Amino acid sequence: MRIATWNINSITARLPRLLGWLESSGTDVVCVQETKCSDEQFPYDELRELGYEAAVNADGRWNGVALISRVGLADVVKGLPGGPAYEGVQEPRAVSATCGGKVRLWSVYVPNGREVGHPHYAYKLQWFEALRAAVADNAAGELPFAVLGDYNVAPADEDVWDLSAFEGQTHVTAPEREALAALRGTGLTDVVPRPLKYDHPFTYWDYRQLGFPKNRGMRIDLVYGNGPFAKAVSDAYVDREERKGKGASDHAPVVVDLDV
DNA sequence: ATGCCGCTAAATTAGCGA
Repeated sequence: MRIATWNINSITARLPRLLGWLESSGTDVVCVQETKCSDEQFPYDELRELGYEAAVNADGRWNGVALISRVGLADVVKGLPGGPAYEGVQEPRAVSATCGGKVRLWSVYVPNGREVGHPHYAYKLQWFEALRAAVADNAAGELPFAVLGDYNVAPADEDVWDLSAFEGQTHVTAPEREALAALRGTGLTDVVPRPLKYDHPFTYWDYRQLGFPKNRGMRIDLVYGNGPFAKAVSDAYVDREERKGKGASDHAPVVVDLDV
């Protein structure tokens, strides 16, 4: 089974590339983030024509996540149980399902945090704690299980192109990295993908200032899997080809092959 | 060539992203 996670930065704007990539890559299940659409706007019909169904948690202009599968989706849960609200709103940042009857997957879009000390930063840390609590049982279970998505945290210093550019910024702070460590503490391991070029598997490159051609990237799209999941991984890589050209997202897909 | 920000909703710009 080939699964993937991809922050597509609007499923509406990205639809031609998403459909083409699903066909060319042969992906069975893709976890997407930042759909930036309402449920009514979600392209169910176009995906169905390619044989995919979708579990969607989306409410409009911001955020939005989905699981898109051609091997079946069961026991769908929309949202993060026990998750915090931001300015009174439960934002659509998580959806989970059992895929192909063989693996349970979450697609998550962790809050950005904006600035250290901003209310959004506290919200980000609260969201991580709720995620940790919500996945603990599945992480410790026997069914292959993984949380995939845009974590908005670079786990280690080498996961950003230049640490000095991030001094005092979100995505690299100790509390954010401690939140990742706490999540791993439930029994999850970081499935690090291969880079297809250069020496580090960045997954995001800013649109501005030639970020991609200069390889000024970050590794913030992560696959955290439990033991049975990690044992089933036969390959993992960043499909940087999909970051190229007109109409690309600023994130590339992370692809994981599983023997399940 | 990988190429100098892109997306959305509601404007004729603002909010957001990391």
